[in-house]
This record gives sequence, C-alpha cells and structure tokens, in this order.
Amino acid sequence: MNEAEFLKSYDAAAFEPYAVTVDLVLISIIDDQLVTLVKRRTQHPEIGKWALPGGFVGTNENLDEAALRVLRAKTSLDDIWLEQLYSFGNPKRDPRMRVISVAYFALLPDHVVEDALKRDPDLKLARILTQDLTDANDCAALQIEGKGKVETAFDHAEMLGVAVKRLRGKLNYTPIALSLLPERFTLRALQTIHETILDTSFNKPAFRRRMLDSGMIEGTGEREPAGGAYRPAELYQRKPQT
Amino acid sequence: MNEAEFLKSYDAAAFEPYAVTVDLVLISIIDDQLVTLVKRRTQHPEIGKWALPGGFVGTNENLDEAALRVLRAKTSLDDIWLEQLYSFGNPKRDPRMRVISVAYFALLPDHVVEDALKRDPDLKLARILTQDLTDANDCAALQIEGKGKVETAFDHAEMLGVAVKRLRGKLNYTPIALSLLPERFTLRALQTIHETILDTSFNKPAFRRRMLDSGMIEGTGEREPAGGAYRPAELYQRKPQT
DNA sequence: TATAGTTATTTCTGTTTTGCATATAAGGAG
DNA sequence: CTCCTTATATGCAAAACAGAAATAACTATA
Repeated sequence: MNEAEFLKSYDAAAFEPYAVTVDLVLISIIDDQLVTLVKRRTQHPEIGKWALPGGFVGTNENLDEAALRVLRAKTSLDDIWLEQLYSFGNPKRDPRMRVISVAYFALLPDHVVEDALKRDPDLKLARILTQDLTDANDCAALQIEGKGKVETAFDHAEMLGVAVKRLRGKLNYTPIALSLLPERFTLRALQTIHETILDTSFNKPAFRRRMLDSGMIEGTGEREPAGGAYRPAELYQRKPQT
Repeated sequence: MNEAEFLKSYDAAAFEPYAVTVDLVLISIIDDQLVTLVKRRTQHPEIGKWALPGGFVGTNENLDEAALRVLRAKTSLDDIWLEQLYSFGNPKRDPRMRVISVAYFALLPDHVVEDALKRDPDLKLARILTQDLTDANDCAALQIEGKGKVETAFDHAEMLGVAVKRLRGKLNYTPIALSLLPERFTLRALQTIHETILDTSFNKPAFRRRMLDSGMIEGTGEREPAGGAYRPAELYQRKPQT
C-alpha cells in the first residue's frame, strides 16, 4: 500500500474500532527456574491455550497506569519493577477485532508470586523454556508442571521471548536482578539468579568482584541465619542510587 | 482506579474511538551534528510547533509496515535500519482524541536525508540539542538553523529523547552507527560519528582497535580518493554477520 | 575437644584489555 | 627534496579480569 492508497482509507482507519490493551510478562525465578504467570483461556478464541494476564487500557489512564493497574490486581505490589517492553499490532493477532497490545514486563520476587497465585486461583506458574529462544527465533515456549510444552495463545510466545531477551540484555548494566530477591540476600543467591537467567555458570570470585565493583550492592556486616552445616554468608543489599 | 471500577468502564473503553499512529524519529548526522527531520504544524492543535513525521496505522498493516510505509514516503529507502522505540499513550497527548502513538526510530545516511528534503519540501532539518538530555529528563530540544531552540509539538520532545538514549546505548554493542555512513567509509568518519552521538572524544588508536576487534567491520584494501594534502585512509566496510 | 566436611571470602598470579605516546608511512605543496 | 598533514603501526605501562589456591567460619560427628 503506498501513501496515496493509504490516504484514501484515512478516515476509516482513524475511526476503525481499535482496542488497545496491555499484556504483562510477569517473570520470576522459583527453584532455580525461570517462570512466568499465565492463565488458561476458557473461551474462544484460543480456548485451552495459555495466555499472559492483560487488560484494556482505560479511557483516562496512560499506558503505564494501565499496566500498573493490571499488575496491582494480580499482586500485592510493594516495590515492583515494571517497564514497557514492546508493542504488538499484527492485524491478525486477535481474530475478534484489531487489537494493539503494549507488552509490559515485571520481575517478581518469589514471595510476591506466592501471593499472586493465592489471590487469583486461575493464575498458574509456567516454566520458560529458553532452549527455543535463539538468534533467529524470538519466541519462548512454556512448560506447566511436568506436562511438557504447552500451547501459548495469540502472540504471547513472542512477548515472552522479547521479555527474556530484554532481561538478559539488562542484566549486565542495571541492578535489575535485585528485583527478584528480597531486600537482603547473599552473593550466592544473586549469582544463581544470574546463572539461571543467562543459562551459564560463573566463576565465584570473579562474579563477586564484578558485582561489588559495579557499585550496585553493598555489604551489610550481617550474616545469613546459620542453617546448614557451613559458613554463613554475608547479607548484601541494594546500594542507594548515586 | 481499581479493577472493579475499571470493569464498569470496560465496554466503553473497548470501543472508544482510539487512533493508533506511528511517529518516526529520523536521525542523521550532518556536518558533525546530530539532526532529525521535522515538519512545522500548519493546523491546530500545536500550530506552529515542530512535529515528527507520522501517520495512522492502516487497517491491514502491522506496526512495522506502517512505520516502513511512512518512511518510504519520506525517503528513497534503500537499506534503512528501522526499529520500534517506545509507545506513548498519555490520554492528554493529543487534545482531539485518544491517540496511542508507537514511535519508531531510523538512522539515515546524509545522502538519504538530502533526498528526503527534496521529496517533501515541508520537511526541515533540526539539530538535536543533547545538553537538555539528562538522567532526570528524557526530553531533547531542537534547533532549526540559527534560530535557537524551537518548540516541539505534542510529546515529540520525549520521543526524541528516548531515541537518542537508545542510540547511545546501542552504539557500543551493535553495528548501528554504520547505518549513518555510506557502504565504504574511513575509520576517521566512523569515529566522528561515535564522538558526535556520545558527545565525547576518543583516542584514535584505541578506537581503531576496538572497532576492528569487535568484528563489525573489515578493511577493503582500497583507499579513499586522495583529495587533500595528506595520506589517504583505507576504506572499511561492514562485515557480513557471523 | 578435635576433626572432617561444606561453603564463604580473600589473596595471589598470570593474561587480556585499554589508554596513551611515539614512531613510521603516504600523500601533496612549495 | 623538504615540510606539512593525516593515517597507521608499534611499544609500553596501567588497569581490568579470570582462575587457582589459600584461608575462614560454621556444623556435625567421633
């Protein structure tokens, strides 16, 4: 379609009934596995498939507010990091009508996930299978409990893939991983988070140095409660922004 | 607004006449200055202010296609790098109606800019003033010729700011800067591009090494045409993806 | 009370990267 | 042929980094 053809359809386009929605990729790490919150669709279209939580953008709220509202409905929301991810507007992405969806992306510490699962019994936890996420393929697959791969609704597999890629990219130069941990944490916990997200393993002293030198965290002189039969680790915390 | 209140307004929200548009931040570097293409608004609202080129998303095209169509209308488009930037949906951003705008971001080599200015005589070149772009402020100001700062329409200053920040962020780990250069270029030209975008200066041998080691470019054995009274530099080109 | 087992933390050492200074090369002008 | 300018290569010290090894702190058990 060139510019001239487009202009002819201009008025129609401007008033075609669009819907604008937000969809939330709510990522956490539980038992050293990358997981996300999904709901099973109970209606057509895409009935039976797994979908990200989402909702329409309200008349008087901006996009961030809509995302926060949906997030607040799912979680108790104390200090959740949330950012806009990408917008999806394929004309065929929803067969009912033209829907533009703005995907948002949040990281939840595990206790927030527990809370979310309690509040909304339809929410389920799905493991994100990153093997399917390659340079050539932006989509991630999901696995629910031991069931093997499950089908994802609409273009939500693509949203998941973009979220994981963004997460991986930001890990190196932002304190984003701290959003997955409680306020005080051990270096081992932080390293496990990094390793799970990037699907690699790191040398321990090197990782320690990298984190401390980055200025994102600082030691609190305190130790973790001595539970196991080993030396308790020091607790660290986020360093206030410079 | 909580979930219950929102649900009451649900049906209305779904069919409120939204418009979805794309706006293009078309960045180039001319005479060692960061510039972008803008049009002066001739109608209310925001009459007289400077706006980014944009257009409605058509009924049967996805967001990328809409952005490409608008870009194609402005340029001869041979091998332009284009990516989605961010979506803006403040309810008050356009007083006429609710408009969700998906901002896209492209880098144009200077000959493409010349072409664009010829095709659309309303397009003007504006210098991007990055001094106004700080950690606390996402907005960039514009300057047209020698006129000093000009006023920007809608939330376009914010779009510009986000674009410059994205550009700066990607410079280090992607071949994005090559989009601003012809196919073959000298290392000096590439360094000037980097310096202009980041508003710093680099050590020459170090920059050379960094670029060559990054694997993004490779030498072509050829030299630039010997024009000035000095040794002609070797011409480099983008290395095909590994 | 000692000792083994486990993990945390620090120290040490060699390697790689980086910034900068210097030297050399290639062209034109006079 | 000499001078001037810029490109490119080389050399070196400082800084950043990775990994191995040593040490510390704790529990459990003999």
